[in-house]
Amino acid sequence: MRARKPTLIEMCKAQGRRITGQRKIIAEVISSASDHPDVLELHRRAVLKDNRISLSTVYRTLKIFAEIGLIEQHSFEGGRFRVERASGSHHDHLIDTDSGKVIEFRSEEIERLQTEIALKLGFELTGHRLELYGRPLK
Amino acid sequence: MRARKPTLIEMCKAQGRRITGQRKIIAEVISSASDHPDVLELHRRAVLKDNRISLSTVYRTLKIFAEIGLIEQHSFEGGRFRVERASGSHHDHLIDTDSGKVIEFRSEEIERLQTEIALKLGFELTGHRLELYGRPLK
DNA sequence: TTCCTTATTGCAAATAATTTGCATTAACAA
DNA sequence: TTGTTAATGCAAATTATTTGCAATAAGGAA
Repeated sequence: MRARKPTLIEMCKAQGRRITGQRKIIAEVISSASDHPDVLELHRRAVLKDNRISLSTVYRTLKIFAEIGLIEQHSFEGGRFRVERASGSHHDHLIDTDSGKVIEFRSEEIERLQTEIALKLGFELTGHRLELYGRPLK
Repeated sequence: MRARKPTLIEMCKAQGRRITGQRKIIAEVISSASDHPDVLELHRRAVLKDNRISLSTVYRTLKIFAEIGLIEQHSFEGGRFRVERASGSHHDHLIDTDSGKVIEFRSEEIERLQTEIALKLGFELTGHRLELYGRPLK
C-alpha cells in the first residue's frame, strides 16, 4: 500500500489548526478546482455547499493555506489574485488572453537560464515569476 | 546632426495633448529617475518642484503616458505599481529582495524559449512577464 | 494681446480588493 | 459535558486607484 498525499485538511490539522466546517468546504472547493479561480469565485463555489461562509473567512482561510504552503496565489496581469493548490512541482503559466484560461508548463531550460542570469548579476535566485500571454493559434 | 530622441512632452504634444505645467514636471521626474518609483514616490518628487500637483493628476498623467507608450507600469510582487520610462528595448527585471532595488537585464535565449514554448502549447505569444527575485551574493 | 472653447486640474467622494475589531459561536481537550 | 479560546460573521477600516464636478488654464482664433 502506497502513502497517500495528505489532504489540505489533514495538513491543516497537523499544524494544530481547528477543523471547522467552513475550512473543510473551502479545502474541498480548492482541491476539486481544475482551474485557477479568484477569491470571489471560490467564495461563490463555497457558498453553494454551505451558505453560511463569509468572504472574510475565505480570505482568512486562504491566507492560512498559503502560509502552510498548501496553495499558491498568483496575480496575473490586470486581475485579482487567483488561487491554485500547490502541486509540489514548480511550473509557470501561460494565460490565454482571449478566455483568461491558464495553462501550466515547465521548462528546465528556462529554469536553468534564470539561475544563471541571477548569478551573473551577482544574485542568489530566491524566486521568480514567469507568465506568458498569448492567443490560441487557429 | 543626429536626430534626438523626442522628450515625453514632445511626444505628448504630438498626440494633440495640452502641455500643462504639471505634465512637464511629471515628465521631468520620470525622465530623471534612474530607479523604478511607485506612484506615491513620483508624486512626492513632483510636489518638490511644484506643490500644486495633486495625486489624481499624477495617476491621470501616468495613464496617458502609458497609453501613448511612453512609460511602462510594472507590478512587482506584493507591491504597488512602479513606473519606468519606456526605453524602446525590451528587458526583464531582477528585484533585490533585500533592498527592493530593480536591476534590468535581457536574455535573447530566454526570449527565444518563450516564443517556442508558447508555440508548442498552441499559442501565439503576445506578451510576457519575467521577474527574478534574489539576494545579493556576498 | 485678448478672448473663447474645452481639455485639464484639484478636491472630495466613489470604487474595488482586502483586512481588521469585536462580540458571538463552535472545536476539541480535559 | 463543560471550559477555554480559536474561528467566524458582520460591519467598519484600509489601501490603491478612479471618477464627478466645478474651477482653471492651454492654446488656437480674432
